Amino acid sequence: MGLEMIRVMVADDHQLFADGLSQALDSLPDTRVVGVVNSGPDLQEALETQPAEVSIVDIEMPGGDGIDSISVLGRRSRAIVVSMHADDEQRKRAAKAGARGFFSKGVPLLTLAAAVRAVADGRNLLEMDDEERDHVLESYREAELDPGAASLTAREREILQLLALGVSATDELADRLYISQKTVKNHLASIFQKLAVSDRTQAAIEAIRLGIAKPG
Amino acid sequence: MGLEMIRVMVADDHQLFADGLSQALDSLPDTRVVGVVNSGPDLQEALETQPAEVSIVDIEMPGGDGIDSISVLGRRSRAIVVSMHADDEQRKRAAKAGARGFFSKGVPLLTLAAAVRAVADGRNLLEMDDEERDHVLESYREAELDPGAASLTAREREILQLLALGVSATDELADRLYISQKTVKNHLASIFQKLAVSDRTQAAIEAIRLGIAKPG
DNA sequence: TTTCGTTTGAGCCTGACGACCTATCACTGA
DNA sequence: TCAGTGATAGGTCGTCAGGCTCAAACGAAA
Repeated sequence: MGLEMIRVMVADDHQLFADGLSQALDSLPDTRVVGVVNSGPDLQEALETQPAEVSIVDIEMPGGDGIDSISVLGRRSRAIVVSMHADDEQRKRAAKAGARGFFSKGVPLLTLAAAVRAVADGRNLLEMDDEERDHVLESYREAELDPGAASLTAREREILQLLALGVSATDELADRLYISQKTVKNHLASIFQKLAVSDRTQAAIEAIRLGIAKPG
Repeated sequence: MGLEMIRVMVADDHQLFADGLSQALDSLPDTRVVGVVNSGPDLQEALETQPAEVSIVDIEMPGGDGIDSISVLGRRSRAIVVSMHADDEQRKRAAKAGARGFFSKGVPLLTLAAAVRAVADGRNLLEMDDEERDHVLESYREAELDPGAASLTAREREILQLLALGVSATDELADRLYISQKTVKNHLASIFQKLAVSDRTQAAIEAIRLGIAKPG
């Protein structure tokens, strides 16, 4: 099932924050946290064995400033710096050290996710003025979908959402949508083809995995 | 589909932290974040319209100390206080204000989840010494499963995991498990009964929802 | 030792599913 | 105005899924 994830490394000494962020990014269809470290030196070491397109680095970490560690990352991984107290001073230092993005921890998750996509795509958010950055982030707000999933029609998505909620029988789907069972089966056949699956069980799983629908 | 979740309210002014924690707790089978607020006064207001068994409150919030807001919660919700810089001073103040738990943000997510379960169950973690608290948290480490899901056998779980990975056809399941197709169908019938579902699509979704298996 | 739950296997039968094809109507963009 | 696409609906056909019942072998627990 094609779909190359953006691999993300998280460096933060607050375990709870790192765990939460990991879980959140993993739940998005196009990002995957491949490692969590608690200090700057650990970040470099982790990246040697586990490559990651983007690293999210807390500026406040014990054992050396987070900024120091990103300046030596080089081409291995592109850094987005997050900070508890975002001020212009820190922002400038982050930019100088080669970071591609800078955010306070007050930023919404989906904005950070957009930044991860933008940075993975080669954009440098720190070289933009506020207006341009907002515009770029807006354009990366929506997750890249599978080539197949992207071509799903509105009705097909609707059926997938019901499927992921457990409405699996043809007659129930027809009742919920006020259409005939024949039409439901036609839509399903189209979905199977687009998602490259062969039955409604696999379709439901794919829908959940791609973030089109949520279980329960 | 039975399974009463522990409803959790998150109060933290750092949006990224709150979003991440919400996503993480929601991904567990027995906890659900029903609301996120960014200040103490908002917490009380939110709890009036949306009840929650447990509230996770950051001690450092603008517009009044987080401690102040939990002292007026009363019976509405039990508070677990989290702090950036956990010291004994804060811990004592939290206990005095009626909090049931106190953690630094350096705590692992699964420990906090265990604390949420313990507190929801009526335990007061702040009235215990370190040894007792560790022991209690250990006992709440594993999520409570559905009465149905709990009675699943090892083989049934194995089939559910394959199902959630997209191995949905009877013959493929039989091949993977080196058993006959008849046996696969027998196991599936047993799973359907225990999970109170009627086909493998619903079973796969339930498995994902209950945390027995992960999609993709 | 005996009983119970787990795992394995089977037969039978009905209804549902999925593959393939055609067709109408509405809307949209060229 | 006309082609293309999406949503609707129908038909047929072969296979598979799910409900029901039964049973043997095994290990663990009582």
